[in-house]
Amino acid sequence: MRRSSFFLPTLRENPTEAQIVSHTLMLRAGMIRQSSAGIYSWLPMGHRVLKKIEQIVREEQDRAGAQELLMPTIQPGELWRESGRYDDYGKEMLRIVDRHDRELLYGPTNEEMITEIFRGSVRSYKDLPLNLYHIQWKFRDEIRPRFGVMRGREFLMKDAYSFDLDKDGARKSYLDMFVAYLRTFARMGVRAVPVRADSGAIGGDMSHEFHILADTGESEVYYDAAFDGYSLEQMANADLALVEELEGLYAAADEKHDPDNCPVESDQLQHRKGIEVGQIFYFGTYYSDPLAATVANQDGESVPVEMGSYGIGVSRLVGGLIEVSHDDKGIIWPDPVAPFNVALINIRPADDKCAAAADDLYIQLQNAGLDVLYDDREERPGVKFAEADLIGLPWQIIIGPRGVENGVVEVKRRATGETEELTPDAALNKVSAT
RNA sequence: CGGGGCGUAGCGCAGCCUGGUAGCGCAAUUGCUUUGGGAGCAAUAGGUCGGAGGUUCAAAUCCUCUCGCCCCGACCA
Repeated sequence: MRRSSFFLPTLRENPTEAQIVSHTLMLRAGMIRQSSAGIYSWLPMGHRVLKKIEQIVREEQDRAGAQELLMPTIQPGELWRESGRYDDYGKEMLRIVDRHDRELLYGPTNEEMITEIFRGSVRSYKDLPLNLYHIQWKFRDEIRPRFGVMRGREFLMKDAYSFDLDKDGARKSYLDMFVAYLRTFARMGVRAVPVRADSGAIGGDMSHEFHILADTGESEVYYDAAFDGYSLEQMANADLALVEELEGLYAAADEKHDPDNCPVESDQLQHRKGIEVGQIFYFGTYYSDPLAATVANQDGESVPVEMGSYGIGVSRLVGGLIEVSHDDKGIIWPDPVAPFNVALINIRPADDKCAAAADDLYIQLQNAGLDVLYDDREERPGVKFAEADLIGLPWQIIIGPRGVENGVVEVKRRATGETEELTPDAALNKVSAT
């Protein structure tokens, strides 16, 4: 993509409405634009990141055996009356009336809807276990939206729902998702700590939250420092054995933590702020009972299906990743979620030799399968460098008259600032290797 | 929902107290000069001052109402 034709409205100054760094940087890097409180448009740069994150989530859900479908954003109120949540959910649920005076709602979550789909088609234990998920926009009419996409009213969430015959099966489904979550977050290049959590209004008695550790997090988590001994690689290759190991370590959300009754010595206990990016629940027959979602067991008896639900805040993750990966110049995208692999910067487009060298390398990088943002604009070098640092692509390749004379380009790693002069071919190999 | 703050050009702001027909920086456009870390000079364009009502000869400025956004708190992926 040529920068000259890419829709990237960056800002030089900090917008006043943004109070935390991820929000400021997302606005300045031209990723999002606010529509109203807690509701955002995703501009091309932000949309690319959103899609990258979504795809990692999708791959790990598929790998865990969950099947993707897509449920609507608008749901019938009647279904929520059946579960009893239509009145319980309160003002957070956005209610809509259509032209026939039917009650509709913009879905804040999909337990009812998926249960309705399940009960309409599944009759036998032989069709279990089953895990269905979708990645869809949700709406929760938050009292006070804030922190940009981290606490928006409209947000993109992956939600999966498991169906099992019995509690043992449900626990297996739960652990499979646990594994998938460890892998998912690690693949994005961040550490997410799984902590025991309250299952809240949703009910149930087995739940974990996954937190990215960041000082700007809204939650507080406590965990055994032994967690920090696990590498991202280990997490990215997690399996059931690793989950069992981690489950044995103490880790709790604030509301679950009892300082007077904590099994971990105080010098071994970490107390950090976290951004909740995922939560998994087992809630048994909390919905299948009222909604009469039953299957026939081996004895031919109708039994309510055992369920769990598993959420990942996809749009929140975009902000969360920036919170843990930035510096005073801008964003530092982890390689797996970067909107482009490399920024190719021609600092003297008016110079024929520079233009030829840059055009040539642009084509070669693309042929190597890399996503390239090619800054071919007539701008001062400083402007281009500053913008490149702001948008935070993992690599910058700088082409200028000095280098062209010597047949080299400058290759800079955004995260470290490490810079070296390489031939165009060597630069291509270097960047391709990540 | 309670408490506080703010709405003036794309962004950041001044002007408001003490009414007199709107300004600064950045961004944009044009030209010239520049070019290895957010350039210089010159010119141009862009705002019914969030909206409605009121007071007044006259309202961005004073009064009333209203909408929106932000912050703190309680609540939440």
